[in-house]
Amino acid sequence: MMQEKVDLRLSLSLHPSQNPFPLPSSTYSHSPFPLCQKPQWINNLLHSSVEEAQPMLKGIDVNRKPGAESVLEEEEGEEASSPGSTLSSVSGKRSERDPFSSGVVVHGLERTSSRGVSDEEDGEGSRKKLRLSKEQSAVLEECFKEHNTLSPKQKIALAKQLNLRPRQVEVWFQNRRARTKLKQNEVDCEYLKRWCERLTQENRRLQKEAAELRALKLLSPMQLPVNMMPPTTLTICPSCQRVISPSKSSNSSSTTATATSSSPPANRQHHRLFLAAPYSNPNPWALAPFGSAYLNRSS
DNA sequence: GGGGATCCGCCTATTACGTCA
DNA sequence: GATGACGTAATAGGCGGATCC
Repeated sequence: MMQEKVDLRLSLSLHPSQNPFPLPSSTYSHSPFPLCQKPQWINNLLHSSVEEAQPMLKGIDVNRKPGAESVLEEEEGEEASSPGSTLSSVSGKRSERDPFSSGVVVHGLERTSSRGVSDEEDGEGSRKKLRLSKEQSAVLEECFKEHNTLSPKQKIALAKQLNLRPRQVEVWFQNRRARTKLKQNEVDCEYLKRWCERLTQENRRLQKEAAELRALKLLSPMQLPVNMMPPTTLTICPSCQRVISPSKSSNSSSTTATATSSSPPANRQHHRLFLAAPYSNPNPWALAPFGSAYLNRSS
């Protein structure tokens, strides 16, 4: 296994108000970590310009050779370049318009690889991959808690602070969002599974109840006990999961609902409310929280 | 105002690398 | 030392919105 794994805090949850199957933890939302308290320096970073960003992690393993700062400066210029600049004017795919991300040589300009090691050292076309230090990962996580997207200024400031390239910060956030979404999908999947199980159980129960009612129907109405007269229409109360009779439960307080003769008055009141606003949307999908948690990109 | 070109950021799928058992 | 599994940095391609002309 890996050494000490950084806790990515990927625990996710569904909307508590709509979730009939409460799951542990509730940390994911548009801001994935709304409950976490952010340190002051995160605020400083997130609200700072490039100039204001303070180098706070001087001892960080930067996976870079000395002198990489010059590359960073160059990148900052690139990131801040106007749309009309030479580089940004290159149209087409990202690989064409942002050739530096892959360390290739375009237009006579050469970039270093992501580790800050030149391509000459790495060999032609190789794709070396850096391993972010724990400190770098922690800082990125803290920023991700605050915003799961970064403005260009924030990205540059963060890159400068971590001694990374802005593109690396951008990629980290993209991958982090992807991991979060993947985790959310797993949670949603589990939710659907449980809901399906519940519906299956409910279906069985209703079929059994219908069979019982059909058996009762075979008897003459005169033979039925008063509290077992078949209702004109059957409705299932979503709260108590019983069959109720609208005509009886809503008209007379002295007449009890077919299947709730033992219900306390409070329940009858509940049934009246329910009948006034029937369970118009039995489709669980309409109530499920799927997608909304991560589809909003402008958190 | 409409439409094409371009830029930009993001998403998704995939690749490739580093680490560990 | 070789190998497979796993995590993840990085790449590639596509899409939609914003802006410009």
